[in-house]
Amino acid sequence: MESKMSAIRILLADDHTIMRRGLRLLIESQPEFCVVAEASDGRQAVQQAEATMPDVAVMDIAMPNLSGIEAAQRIATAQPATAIVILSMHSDEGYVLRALKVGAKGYLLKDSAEGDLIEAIKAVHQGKTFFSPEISKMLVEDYVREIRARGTEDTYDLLTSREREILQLLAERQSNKDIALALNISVYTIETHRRNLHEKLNLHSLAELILYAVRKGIIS
Amino acid sequence: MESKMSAIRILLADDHTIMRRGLRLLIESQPEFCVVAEASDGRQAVQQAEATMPDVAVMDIAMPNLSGIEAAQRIATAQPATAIVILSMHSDEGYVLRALKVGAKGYLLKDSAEGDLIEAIKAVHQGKTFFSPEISKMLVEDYVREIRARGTEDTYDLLTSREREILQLLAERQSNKDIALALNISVYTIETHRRNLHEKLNLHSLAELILYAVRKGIIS
DNA sequence: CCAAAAATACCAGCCTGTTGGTAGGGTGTT
DNA sequence: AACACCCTACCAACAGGCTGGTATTTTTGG
Repeated sequence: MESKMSAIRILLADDHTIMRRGLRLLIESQPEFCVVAEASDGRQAVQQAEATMPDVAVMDIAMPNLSGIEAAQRIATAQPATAIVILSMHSDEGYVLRALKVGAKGYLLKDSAEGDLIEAIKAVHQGKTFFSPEISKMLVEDYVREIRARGTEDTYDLLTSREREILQLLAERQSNKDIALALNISVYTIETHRRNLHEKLNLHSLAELILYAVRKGIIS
Repeated sequence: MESKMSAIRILLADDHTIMRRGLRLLIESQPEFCVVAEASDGRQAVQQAEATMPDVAVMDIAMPNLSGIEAAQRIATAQPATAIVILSMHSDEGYVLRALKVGAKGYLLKDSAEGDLIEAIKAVHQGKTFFSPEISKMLVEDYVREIRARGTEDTYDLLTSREREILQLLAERQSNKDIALALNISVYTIETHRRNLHEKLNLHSLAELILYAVRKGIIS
């Protein structure tokens, strides 16, 4: 019998022959990987994907005839079983976003460590996602940015750090119970803090607190 | 000379002794890892972190005395060189968000594959981030959702003029009773309209409605 | 060390919003 | 006539926030 499970079948799409060569060598340095098709533009990529039904498609984002993104979209739609890894020189939000929206499971920068490509292929083949550290960082930062507190003036200065913390959680629409659990303190204590917030800010409902938080840039 | 670079020094914090044991075994199965300290609550974790200056701190989110999050915050502030991996049973957005905000570099669910912890420790030690697949998925979805929400907005068109009127009054912080009086209709009718707003906009609280109104420019 | 501030905790009662139903009357379309 | 949609109206049950108290422990600063 076979000593290993069947190899991961890979489609490689990049308009630069040299790049493709390099990638192929890199990929096939792993015994469990097998490049079953190559394409030098988007349209070919879609055709090859149909013909060979690869497990993973590794594609450049910038290709003639049909862009990598569009090709990715068609492949993702027609063959959901094929996981797509985008290889790109760009770390712009726009590119990443579009790639994710069309269903790419991984996004790698071309200057990644070579090990990352190996990792990425394995990851997406297991249904996970994989991103270059820079991309990952960007995703996280974007996520956090929305909610991060900054503004410090007038009444806000009156608040203790605990109160600010609770204000933020309230603004994130967490209930007293949620907050109590998260901070590992009693619901009653949250009530007290809330009352102090009401008093210090001269606001007397959750709605007002949330609007205050919006104005302060604590949320959205 | 040494055949390997010096080991990664790890602090382990979890209130359950058994869990700690298991984690320690798991971690020390890797020769390049070395657990240099253990803590069974948040305060101890902070102390141990100060005393041992570990490269990586692996900590549970729910601990007595000082929550894992709070402990993480203090450690991240006092020792930026220590990368923090949060271990948690919860995949709630709120928890993840808070962990990221206080500076955690990784977030793992307790039911992760054991390999993930190894990977996570290596990743954060290299300055990368690492998340359980579920968490990663959530971050990505959240990211895509946020951006898409800006591009395509049409839900507002679904509302009838009466519903818009009521939405506005709600956004002005008028109560059901106020509105009923102002429009000379029953409180029950307001309740119905409100429910329809909830359904059509897929929002389910006054707070959400008000935030929606802010985004739409209906108020402030 | 002492006083003030902050954080914690509890209870009871009231008010409001939320959600599950249900339903009649008006209007406009097919 | 049948249908869809909107506006209106009602009830009951439940969840949660808001406010009035009170009180202990921990932290902070002079």
